[in-house]
Amino acid sequence: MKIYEELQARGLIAQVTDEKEIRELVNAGKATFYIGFDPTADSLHVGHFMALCLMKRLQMAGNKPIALLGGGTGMIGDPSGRSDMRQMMTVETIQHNCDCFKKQMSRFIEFGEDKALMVNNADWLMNLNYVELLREVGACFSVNNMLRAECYKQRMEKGLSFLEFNYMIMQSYDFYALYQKYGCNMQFGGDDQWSNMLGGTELIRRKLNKDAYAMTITLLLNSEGKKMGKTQSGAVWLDPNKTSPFDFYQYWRNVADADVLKCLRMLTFLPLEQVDEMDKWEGSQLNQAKEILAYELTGLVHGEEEARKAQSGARALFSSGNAAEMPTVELGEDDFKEDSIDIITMLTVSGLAKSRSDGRKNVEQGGVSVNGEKITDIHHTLPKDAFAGDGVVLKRGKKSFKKICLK
RNA sequence: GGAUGGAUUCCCGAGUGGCCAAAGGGGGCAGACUGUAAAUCUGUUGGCAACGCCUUCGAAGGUUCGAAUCCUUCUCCAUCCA
Repeated sequence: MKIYEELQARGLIAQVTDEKEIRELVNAGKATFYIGFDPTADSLHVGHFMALCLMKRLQMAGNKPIALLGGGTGMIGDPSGRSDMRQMMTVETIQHNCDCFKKQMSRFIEFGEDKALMVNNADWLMNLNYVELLREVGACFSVNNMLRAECYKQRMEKGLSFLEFNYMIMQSYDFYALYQKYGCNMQFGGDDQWSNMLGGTELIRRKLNKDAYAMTITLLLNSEGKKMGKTQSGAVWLDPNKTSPFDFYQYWRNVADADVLKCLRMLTFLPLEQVDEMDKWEGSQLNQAKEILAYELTGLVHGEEEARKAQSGARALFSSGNAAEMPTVELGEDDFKEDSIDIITMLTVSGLAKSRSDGRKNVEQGGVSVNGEKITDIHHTLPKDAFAGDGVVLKRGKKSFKKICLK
């Protein structure tokens, strides 16, 4: 199966400008393509991960990827797919985020002369001259058309600043610049980028009279139509310091039945035949598929070793409620009063409860246990020596565990 | 620049002087049922040394015994006119 057909079979392709051309270019390994990453946070998330995987897949098929850091576009902020205005980021934050992105990306993609390129659009966007740009590029855009773009439509009611309105032009300029500089003839991105990407192909056609192509990746939505890779407390990050490998594993272990197969297809590198086989599984058997999904993804992002740890930890935890491998919290001297510690303090110090009130409620509602024993008394205390040796397993709810040890 | 409407807790959205830590819904969390799923039902959802106290209704001042509510100034947003 050729690469384009594989992407199609995995359900990764959302929209394309010219299917025939793109298929030929990509399958022949003749495409030089770019994907842009705006430095909106100090870590990549699952959406970025999909893009990076796509890069890798296409690279393996002989195409040349360019990863574009949005040091310049980050100054503006993409309004696409947002119902409210973005907060402007400071130059320092953008720089810092770019550095973080760079580091993380290098772990997935091999960069180098003939392999893959990493560029930063601040290099050309920051030096643009306003009047010059308006004459050269602005003249190629019809405001009437832009306003018809889906990404702006939703914002017509809530409000859209001129700053954000210009985002499309900046992104289009990127494509135009990369086309001239590196012969980049294709752009990929999330499906919410579609109108911005079309802006680029249009600009290249008008200015250079050349054809360039665009393709979007399907947004990973769950069966309820919400973006995946998000939790209550924010995104599922690829940075192990922001989302621990264990939590990362658990996130995927817990996806809904309806979403497992889609995730396996779109996110993992498992052969399609193997995924199709799993498609026949039903009911509780799907739990196996979820384990595979979680293991594979954790392996890709954090390495085999971490994936193994997370899996054995989770398995032991959910069967016996005890395990060697699980997120651990160390208690310091200050946490103890007269050589003992109360249950509420344990909950807050371990991060399982966000406040003492919160912890108290959890205990009162019967959601807290220590070493498998349910605690219902909010004044319950544990002596210091209870933590000696392997420590104590503190559990809140069904899925949140922390091992608590002494420092 | 002018006119009008608006900003309430995680989100939407009631509240127009004390009965307001603030209705209702969504979401979250916990419990029951399960398969670490979904659906459903129940409880809960600002903080704390907790029948009380403290902080919160865009920001800063003011009136009042008492302000989310009234007044002043400011910031931001939407709509219409330029």
